Amino acid sequence: MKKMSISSRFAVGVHILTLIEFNKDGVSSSEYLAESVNTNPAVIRKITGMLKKAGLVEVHPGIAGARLARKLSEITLLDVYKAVDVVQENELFSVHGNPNPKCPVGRNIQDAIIPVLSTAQIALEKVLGNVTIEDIVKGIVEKENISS
Amino acid sequence: MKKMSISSRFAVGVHILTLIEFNKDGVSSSEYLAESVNTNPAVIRKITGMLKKAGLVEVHPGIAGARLARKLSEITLLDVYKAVDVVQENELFSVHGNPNPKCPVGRNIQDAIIPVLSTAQIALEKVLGNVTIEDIVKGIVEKENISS
DNA sequence: TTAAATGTAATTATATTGGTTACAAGCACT
DNA sequence: AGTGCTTGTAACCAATATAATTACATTTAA
Repeated sequence: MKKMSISSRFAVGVHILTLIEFNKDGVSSSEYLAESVNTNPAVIRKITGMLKKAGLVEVHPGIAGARLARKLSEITLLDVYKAVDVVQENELFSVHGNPNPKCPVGRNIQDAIIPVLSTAQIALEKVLGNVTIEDIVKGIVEKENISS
Repeated sequence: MKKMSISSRFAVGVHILTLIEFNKDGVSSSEYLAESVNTNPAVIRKITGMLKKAGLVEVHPGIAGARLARKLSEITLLDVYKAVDVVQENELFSVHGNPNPKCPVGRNIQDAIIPVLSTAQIALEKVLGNVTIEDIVKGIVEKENISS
């Protein structure tokens, strides 16, 4: 059985932003980006639209190319994570909805575990918040240099 | 659009273990547990089977009732999380599979982000590892006392 | 006005979740 | 042994999400 995982929209979002930076002297159209991600331009446009709504990129209808709306060092992976909306606020974990209120465990289990789950989710998000697109770009440059 | 979230199997697993403890002087059959969780006994049996395989509970075919296989304080939420298999090892996040190797970003993006995602996942799991079923039981007892 | 790009909706294939039914196999008790 | 209850599983279903794809309206530059 294959298991749940957080949508690759997130990884694609990071890919898009990173590539825009790499190609900052060129034009990053949805077709161009799609070729690197290896998907359909419409998928790119949908994700780019989310990044735009979050204020991470600038895109304009009719005008080819997306550009970063902030400095590299001011876009964290958490920004991307939230922008592409892979997880609903405070709902990384889902809790069964209708436990039996006649049972002491049933009527309190939600209140007992939700704070823990929330703490775990925050810990995860904190890690993402400490990494920027700049870090990712640097990582890629490094790897390129090593293998050349 | 509704978003992804980690299967409630996890929360149900915690519920089951907690209830077994609450009902330690009684018989925790799948039917009994199902009533508190408010689901089907077969669902309980499936999850209980996973908890059993992970060495967290004792259950025997033909014999009614499940019992904890360890002390309360020695079962962490991380144990449950892993037992019920909601997330594949190191794959809480999914990364798009076929970026273009002709592009510097495409051929390195996976290596660049996977360590970050892994760190984030570990941070999440660490929080779960620091909370035991005993803590959950205490939490419920507290809430019950307050509201009585 | 024309060509090209973005924005967006509709559709599809695939997969997972959670629930449900059904039944084989195991154990206790008479 | 035979009955009754329980666990262990498999098969199936409905609902939902993802990602890809197609199509087209809107917008811009030239």
